Amino acid sequence: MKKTILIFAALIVAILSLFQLSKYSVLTGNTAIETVIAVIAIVFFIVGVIINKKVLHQQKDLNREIDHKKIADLGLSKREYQVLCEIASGLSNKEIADKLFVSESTIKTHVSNVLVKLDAKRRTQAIQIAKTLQIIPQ
Amino acid sequence: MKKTILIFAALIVAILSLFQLSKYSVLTGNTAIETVIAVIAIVFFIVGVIINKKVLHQQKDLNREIDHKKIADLGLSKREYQVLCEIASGLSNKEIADKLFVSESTIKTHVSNVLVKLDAKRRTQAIQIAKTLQIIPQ
DNA sequence: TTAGCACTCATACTAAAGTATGAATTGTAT
DNA sequence: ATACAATTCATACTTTAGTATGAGTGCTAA
Repeated sequence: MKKTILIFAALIVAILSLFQLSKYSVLTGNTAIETVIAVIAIVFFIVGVIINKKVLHQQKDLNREIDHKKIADLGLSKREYQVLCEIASGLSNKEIADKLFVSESTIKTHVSNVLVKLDAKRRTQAIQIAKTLQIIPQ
Repeated sequence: MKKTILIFAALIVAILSLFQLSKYSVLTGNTAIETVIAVIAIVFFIVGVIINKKVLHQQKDLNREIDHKKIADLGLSKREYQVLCEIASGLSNKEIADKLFVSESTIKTHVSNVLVKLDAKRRTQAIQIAKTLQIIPQ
């Protein structure tokens, strides 16, 4: 929030300077008015694009951001959440075990716990529920 | 595509008119240069926002649209695609069978075919691949 | 320090998923 | 008309997933 205010302040100062500069340049006859207008136009075009991108990006992030609070509320441990993510990427229990350097039986324990905590009957349902709860990337 | 070209053409004409108008206004002393610059700035700012929004919106649509051509390319039949979608929603073979009013063995056949056509080893991997190929909703 | 939690692993089991094969039916395009 | 693809179903099988239970280890907060 402070960052936003600072950026806007800097922007306003820059624009005012540009105005003064353009006025001076034109009055002293150093620069053609077309050039000044072109520069102003380009600058404001770019500013428009950037601001718009920032706003849309924030909205996008909100839609895609992982809800860490919900992960905690569900009581998912760090390891269980890791396993959930690997399930969602399509790995088998054995593959997850090899990736995390533990035994398959350990993964089975984690998977069972994840299913209980997400109230899912199957790993595919767990994926669906986790996406709905926005605790894994879409 | 034709629409885009028309819009851009109109935009260029409008901008050129604005330039001429501003030049004329300033030369005849009817308008202060600050006003002209302000108008130019506002117009280009708005144009920047609009163009940016359009581009991002198209990208968004592309990300969410289902690629029906790819479904056909993969050789997925209508029924196989239906089954794939139900898998992605987290249903078991039995549940899919009940939903589509066929036997579980029929669903197993479809699932096997889907796995071969998507080059997946498991249904969870099929979900992941289908999402990557954008043939099922995210 | 000890109670509790997270993590690990094993065994033994049941349930579900997936493969392979063969076959019947139906609509459709040549 | 017939060849073809899609859909359906069954049986028999292997593999993977998931459950239940018990237990050992290490870390941490009361």
